[in-house]
Amino acid sequence: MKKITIVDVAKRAGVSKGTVSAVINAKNSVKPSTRDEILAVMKELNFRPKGIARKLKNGEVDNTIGLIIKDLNYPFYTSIASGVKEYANSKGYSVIITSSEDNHESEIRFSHIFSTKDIKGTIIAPVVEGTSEIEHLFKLKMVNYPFVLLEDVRGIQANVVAIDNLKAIKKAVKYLIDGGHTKIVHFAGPHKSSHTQERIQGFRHAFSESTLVFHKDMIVDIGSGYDESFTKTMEYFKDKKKEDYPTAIVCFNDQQALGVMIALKELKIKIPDEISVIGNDDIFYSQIYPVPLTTIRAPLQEIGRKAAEILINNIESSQIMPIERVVMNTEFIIRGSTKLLK
Amino acid sequence: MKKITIVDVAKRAGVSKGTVSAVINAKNSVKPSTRDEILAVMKELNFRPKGIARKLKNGEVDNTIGLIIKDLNYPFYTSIASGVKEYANSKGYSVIITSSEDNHESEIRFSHIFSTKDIKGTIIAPVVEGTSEIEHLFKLKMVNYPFVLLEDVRGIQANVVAIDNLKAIKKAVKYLIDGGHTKIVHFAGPHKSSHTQERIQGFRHAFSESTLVFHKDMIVDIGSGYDESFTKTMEYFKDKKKEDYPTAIVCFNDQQALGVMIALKELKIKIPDEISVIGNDDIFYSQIYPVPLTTIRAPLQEIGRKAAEILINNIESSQIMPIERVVMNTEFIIRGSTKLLK
DNA sequence: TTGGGTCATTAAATCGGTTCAATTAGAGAA
DNA sequence: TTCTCTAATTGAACCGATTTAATGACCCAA
Repeated sequence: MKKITIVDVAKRAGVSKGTVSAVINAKNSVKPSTRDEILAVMKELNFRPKGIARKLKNGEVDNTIGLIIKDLNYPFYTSIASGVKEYANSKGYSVIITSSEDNHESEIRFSHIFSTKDIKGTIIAPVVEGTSEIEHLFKLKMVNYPFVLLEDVRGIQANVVAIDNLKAIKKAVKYLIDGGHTKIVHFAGPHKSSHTQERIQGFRHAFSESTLVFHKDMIVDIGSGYDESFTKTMEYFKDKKKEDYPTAIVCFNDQQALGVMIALKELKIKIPDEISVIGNDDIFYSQIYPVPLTTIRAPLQEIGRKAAEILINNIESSQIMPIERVVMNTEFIIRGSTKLLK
Repeated sequence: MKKITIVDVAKRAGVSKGTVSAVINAKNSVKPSTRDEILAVMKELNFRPKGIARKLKNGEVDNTIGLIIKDLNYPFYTSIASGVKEYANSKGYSVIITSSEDNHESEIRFSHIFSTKDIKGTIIAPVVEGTSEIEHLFKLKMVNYPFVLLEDVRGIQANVVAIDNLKAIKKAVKYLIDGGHTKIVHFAGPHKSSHTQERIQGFRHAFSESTLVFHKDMIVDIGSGYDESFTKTMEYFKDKKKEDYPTAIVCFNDQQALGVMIALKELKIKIPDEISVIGNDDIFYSQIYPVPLTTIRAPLQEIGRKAAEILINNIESSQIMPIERVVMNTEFIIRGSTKLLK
C-alpha cells in the first residue's frame, strides 16, 4: 500500500500536477467541473498532501517553538508554559507543547521530532537521571539548533534558566531554625529530579550554618504525587511515638504538601500547632486548602518568559550567540501553615 | 540576510553537499580533518539544516498526532490529554499539544500548522462562537486530513467525541428538585462555550419536567475562572436578603465551584446546611477542599482515549472512514457539598 | 609495474509538493 | 475567416536536504 502522491491524483484525473495543486490551495483558476473531478479523485484515493513538501518550496514561515515539559498535570509546568506562550506570542511565535512524563526516551524522541519539523527552537525541562545520556543535546548543538534548558544538565554547555532551589530551601529551613524549631524533616521528591537533589542540599546547608546537627533520617523519601505523598506520610507517622514527631516538615512541592496536609488531618495532627508545613512552588490550588500554605514561590511565568526570550534571540540571530545562564530567585511566602516556637 | 543552506556550507568548506550531509548525520565515512573543517564552517555560518527537507527524501516516519485544547491550566483538558497520550503511545504515536486559549484565530492557526508539519492528525477542542467560521475545518476535510472534535460544531460533519452535558445537568438538578429544593440557581460559564449553553439547557429541561417553574433569573452569569467566580459570587450575594438566598447552586464547573465555595465561606454561609453546591468535571483538586464537592464526573481520560482511537483509525486507514459521533455519559457523584431538604 | 582493496569524496537522482511562464482552447469581435 | 482576448491548463524548474553508484586517491602485495 504505497503512499498516494499528487502525481497519482493527477494521473487518475487526467490532469497535471499543477492543476491538482491549484485545487488543493483553493486557487480560483480552476474550472469548476475539473475542480469537482479532482476533488472526487482525491476522496477516492484518500489523498493527503504531504505538508512538509508543500512548505519546502514556498518557504512559508510559521515561527513555531517547542516546549518539552515533564508533567502536563502539574501546575508548576503549565505556569511556565503560560510564560513561554506570553512572550512567544508577543513576538509572533506559536508554541507547541509536549510532556516527556519524566521519561528520558521521550525527551530524546521529542527533541528529535521537533528539530526535524521546522520548529525553530525548543525549551526543554530535561530529564536528568544520574549521568544520563546527553547525546541528543550534543546533536542539537552540532546542527546549531536553538534550545534552552530549564535545569542544569551536567556535561553540557547550554542556555539555562533555572531556579535557585538550594538558596530557596535554605532560607525556609533557616526560618524554621531561627524560629526555634529543632525537629525538622524534609520530605524529598522523586530521586531523579535534580530539583530533589538541590533541595536536599539546601536543607543540609541550612543545618551546617546553624548549631543544629544534620542527620540523614531527616530526609524522608516521599515523592511528589498527591496520592503517593498521602500514603507515604501515613506510613511515616504510623509507628512513630508522638514525642518523636517532627515539629516542621519542609515539603518538596505544593502537591506533595497537599497530600501531607490531608494525611495529617486524617491523623488528627494540627497544622501549624503541632506541625508546621512548608510547600514549594506556590501552585494556585494550595490557596484553597483551609490552612493556607506557607510556601516558596518561584517566578514561574517569568522563567517561561525569560527562556522564551533567550530562545527567540537565538533563533533570530544570524550568528551563534554566547550561552546564557539565568538563575531565578524565589520568594518565601509565609502563610498559615507554619508557626514559630519562639 | 538569506537563509544558509547546505550548499553554502559545502561551497565555503570546499566540499560537496554529500559530505556535509554525512557530517550532519554523524556518518563515520568522513575523514576527521574534513569533518572538523565542515563543523567549523557550520558554526561560522550558523547553519541550521532544514528539518523538513531532511525528511522529504528519506521518508522517515515519526507518527505524531496533535491535540488542540483550550486551556492548559485547567485539569479538564489536561485529563483528556492524558487519555489521548495513553492510547496514542500504546499505538506508537507521539502527541504534541497546544492551547488555543479559547481563541478562534489560534485554533485556525494551529490547525493549519499541524496539517502542514507532517503531523498525522489532530484532536481539536473547537472554539465555537455563535456561528463561528469553520472554513478551516472544511479545508482539513478537503485534503482528507484526519481530525476529531471534542464538541459538536454546527454546520460540519466530522468525527466527534462529546459529553452529554444536557443530560448530566438535568440529572443533577432533578436530584435537587426531588430532594425538596425549590430555590435553585445555575451559575453559568463563559458565553461562548457550547458547554455553557448545553448546561443551561439541561437546567431548564429539569424544570420543565418538574412542577417548578423556570425563571431566567435562575441563570446567573459567573464565568469559569476562579477569581472571577469568587468576585461575581460576592456581588451576587451582596444586596440579597437572606430569605432570597437560593438553597442550591449548580455550578458550571469545579473551578468555578471552588471560587463559589470560598466566597460562601467568606460570607459565612454554611455548605451544605444553608446552600448546597454542585460542581462539574470532578477535577482532582476539588477533593482537597474541606467540604468534598458533589459533582458530575465526565470520563475525561476515556474521552481522550476514544478520540485518539478514532483519529488513529482514520490515519491508518487507506480509505476514507465513515464519520463517528460518540457521546459519553457522565456520572453524578454525591459528596458532602449537597444536602436534601426532605 | 600492475592489480586489488580500502577509504574519502563527488555528482546526480530523488522526495512531493508549489510556482510561473508558456501554451492551448474557446468565445467574441472585426 | 481571421484576429484578439481571456480563462484554463501544462510542464519544467525549484525548494534543501539525503542517498548511492561511481570515481579518485592511496597503499600494499604480487
